[in-house]
Amino acid sequence: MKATVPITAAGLKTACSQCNLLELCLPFGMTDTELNRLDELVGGRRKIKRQQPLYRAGELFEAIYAIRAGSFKTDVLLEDGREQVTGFQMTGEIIGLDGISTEFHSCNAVALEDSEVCVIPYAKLEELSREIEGLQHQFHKVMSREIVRDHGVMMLLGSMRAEERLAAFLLNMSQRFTARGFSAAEFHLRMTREEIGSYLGLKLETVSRAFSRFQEDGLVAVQQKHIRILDNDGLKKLIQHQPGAR
Amino acid sequence: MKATVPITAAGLKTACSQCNLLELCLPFGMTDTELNRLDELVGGRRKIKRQQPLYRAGELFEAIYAIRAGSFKTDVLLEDGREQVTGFQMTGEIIGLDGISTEFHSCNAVALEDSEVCVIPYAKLEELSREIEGLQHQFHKVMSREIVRDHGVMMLLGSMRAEERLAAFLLNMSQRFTARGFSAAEFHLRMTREEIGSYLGLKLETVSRAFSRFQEDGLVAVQQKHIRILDNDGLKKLIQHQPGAR
DNA sequence: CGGGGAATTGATGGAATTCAATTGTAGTGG
DNA sequence: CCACTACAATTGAATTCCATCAATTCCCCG
Repeated sequence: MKATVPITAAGLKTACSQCNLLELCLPFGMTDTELNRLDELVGGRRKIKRQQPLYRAGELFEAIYAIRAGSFKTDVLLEDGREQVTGFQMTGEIIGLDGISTEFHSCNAVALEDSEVCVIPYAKLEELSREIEGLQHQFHKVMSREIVRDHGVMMLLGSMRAEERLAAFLLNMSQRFTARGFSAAEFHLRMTREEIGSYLGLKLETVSRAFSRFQEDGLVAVQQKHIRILDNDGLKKLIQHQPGAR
Repeated sequence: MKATVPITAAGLKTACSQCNLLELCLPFGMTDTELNRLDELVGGRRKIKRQQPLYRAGELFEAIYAIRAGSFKTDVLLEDGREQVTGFQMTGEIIGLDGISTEFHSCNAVALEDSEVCVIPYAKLEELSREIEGLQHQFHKVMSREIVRDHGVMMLLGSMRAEERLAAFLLNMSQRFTARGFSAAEFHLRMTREEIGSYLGLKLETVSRAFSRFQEDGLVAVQQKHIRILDNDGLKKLIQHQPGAR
């Protein structure tokens, strides 16, 4: 093993240059030269068990996280108990950016399955960003992408009907699974109907009914959390220009 | 006049160090030393007439903008004509961050009144961010704040009822006017009921009805776009723990 | 194999949309 | 300056979609 590759307490390589998630993660688009300088970026790894928080709203912000394995949800809680899921995150995606703004996390991040993240100390990220142009640029892109994604969710919540929202959600999941080398047509959702509902601004019963409707219409085959998309174009058509749309 | 202060075509100083919006804008929190280096950041100014776009979705992204005077809305359009307003921006706020992600703008930015912006060429911002730690940090905070804000809107759209949404909107506007030295209780909205509705995921009639209801209940005095908040606490109470909330 | 959360499905009610008519207001030009 | 126009906002009545309440059913996990 090369001496330049650091070893964590768990005995695992943490070097980005050795990671197969590269294409999906922060180092995307960087030159080999730049990539080799990244090895000091990752502070270590952290395993999170299903249902356990990676961080909680109100906690001091010190690092962002790159998801190495597994998946998460982020949510915001209102005083009266109402919950809003603000996003679902998969491997390669960066989580924790909300904390930069105030130095405290503004939402909760909870593992949907047993997961592992790379810990990226924020101070170190800023430091390296000043030296490595590619890292700086990529980091900014990641943040901007999050903003654009949020705008898409706002569009969904603000001007789509229940079935359109679910169709958009399924197509989005499919696309992200594809990007990770999984099947575009068949996948396993890690979140409950209630979590999907919270994300889409719907009640779990409505989500369930929409799934049933899709099944009746031959758009998807649903078996609990296992989804098979039968008519991709049908789902797409559902999103754009539903005649009686609000 | 000092030689270090650049002059635009319009004959105006563009230096951040001379700007009274400092507290609200990108240079916030920077040291004097750092601030003096910012004078090369702003490429120039641009005036935008009411209803005119600052940029459009699909346009090449080259700069972000700091609003010097006036206000804007950003919106996303769906193929079928549906519009979702994703935000309203006021003086000192940064607009255009959506473009970093793909090098193309993903939404439209339209002036709600005759306005003026400082043009901040993005390449120059990245360049200076590598040299000026305070600028880098502040820029990251601005982006993160946008993400947190969007999460708040998602909460609003996903789990609040019509009147709660409007109350939250009014309180948010009030707070932002306050931060700019205007009255917290009395202000003029620059956007139409339809634009407010689009932002809040409601139809304009629903917005209008909610305004009327607030007036009946003695919470606000509404005269078209002129708003006077009579019972701030009443509005706050509306938001949290409405008994029959979804 | 049994228990319990997750999901489905049905019946009912309610909040917001839709359709429609009217009023109000700001801006324009005679 | 006032009439006129066009757009913005208000208000009412009917409809629709989703939430709510409730009862099973289905799995998954211990």
